[in-house]
Formats: sequence, C-alpha cells, structure tokens
Amino acid sequence: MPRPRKRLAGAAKPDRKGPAGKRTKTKNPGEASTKVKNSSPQTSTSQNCGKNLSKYWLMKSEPESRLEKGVDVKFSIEDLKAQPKQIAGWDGVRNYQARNFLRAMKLEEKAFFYHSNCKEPGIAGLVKIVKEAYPDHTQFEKSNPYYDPSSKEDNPKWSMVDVQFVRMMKRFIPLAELKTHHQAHKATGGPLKNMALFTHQRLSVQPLTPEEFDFVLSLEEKEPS
DNA sequence: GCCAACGTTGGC
DNA sequence: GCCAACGTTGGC
Repeated sequence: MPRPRKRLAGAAKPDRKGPAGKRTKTKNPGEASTKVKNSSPQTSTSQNCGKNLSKYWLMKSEPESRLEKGVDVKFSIEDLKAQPKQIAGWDGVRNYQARNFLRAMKLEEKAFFYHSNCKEPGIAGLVKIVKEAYPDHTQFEKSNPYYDPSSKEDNPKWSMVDVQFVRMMKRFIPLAELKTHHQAHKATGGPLKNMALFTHQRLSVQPLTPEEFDFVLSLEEKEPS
C-alpha cells in the first residue's frame, strides 16, 4: 500500500516538494480553496447533528529519510509542526481500505500520529482532521512517487485529508509497549485486544475505538513499562 | 539487511 | 474466479 505522503498546496501556492513520508502526509494542504463545505453552523465539537459519531484514528508516517523514486518520503511529527499553521495534506495513500478510512474522517476528529519504519516506532503525538477527503493530486503527477497512471482526473481513485498538529504525546508511546498491552489484553479481554495496529498491521490509516484511544492516552501518565 | 505478513497482479 | 508469483510494509 501506499504510503502516503503529503504535499503542499496550501492555499494558494503550490510549492513543492516536501518530504513525503511514506505513509503520510505532505505539506500543504488544500485548505484554501474552497472552504470546506461543511462548515455550516456547527459547533466545533460535535457536528453530526447532535449525535457525536466522531471516531478516532491512527495515521502512520515515516520520520526517517527514505527515497522513493528519488524523492524523500520522510515526514515526522516535527515536520508537521514546521508547516504553515502546522497543517499538512495527507497524500500518498494507495490502499483501498486506508483510503476508505480517509474518506470517513470528519472535521475535528482526532488521530494519533504514528512513526513507522524507523528506529523507534510508536505514537508521537495527536493531530486532528481540518479538511475532509478531497482528491489526492499526487496521483496525477507523473514525477511524483505516488503517481497512478490508472487514475483519471474525472474520476480520481485516491483521496487525501488535511491534518493539523494538536500536541505531542506527553511521552512517546513505543510500539513495543503497545504490543505488550495488546498481548496481555488478548488474554484478559482488555481494550487493546483487537487494536488494528496489530490485527491489520499493514494498514497505514486505521480506526481506533474510543476505548483504545482512551487507553493509549492513559499510558501517557504512566511510567514506561 | 532480513524476512513475515499480506495486498496486488495477471495467467489460465 | 482461483491462485501462484510478485511487490510492499514495516518490525526487528
């Protein structure tokens, strides 16, 4: 699958290149252009007509340099923080299941920013969705590592969202620690027993249940195990 | 760098 | 539609 990466676009300018992470994001989001349609009068906290259908997500990105078609796909949470408004477009996702999750994301939903394919994999921080799914322009760019010649402009195959930095985790939560809990929870029926990070290991964009999300947050307050 | 897991491709 | 070959993800 894909790795996502991001690009830039920011509102108005098309700059280019930034790092792309493998799975994640890029820089410049597209916010500028149309203001997302859904902005109507809703409060920022739960939109969805009253019912809070908000979900939680985990998005993987590679924090260490790696060339893909000659382009560095690195994109760490520090790279996100360095973007204008700390917003980046999460492009480069080329897996249908992950894409469908991107399309299901709603404004203000939170996601863990996960560092993958690196020395120390794990959850680095929290981000939120600031622009819902729109066509991932990188699929049409021939020189982009995520170019997809089979996708047509009038019927784009791939989507991206924009995310904004919220905060770093109070302490980095290593994959190994999450795995220890996952294994214990499989026996005890604890909250991480079905965590997608382990049950769908290759998915770069994945959902978390509120119980999973809260349990991970609770680990911030504990000593590293 | 190795390699397990797993998604995709393409022959038939 | 099956499935073997192949490619990718990503931990270790």
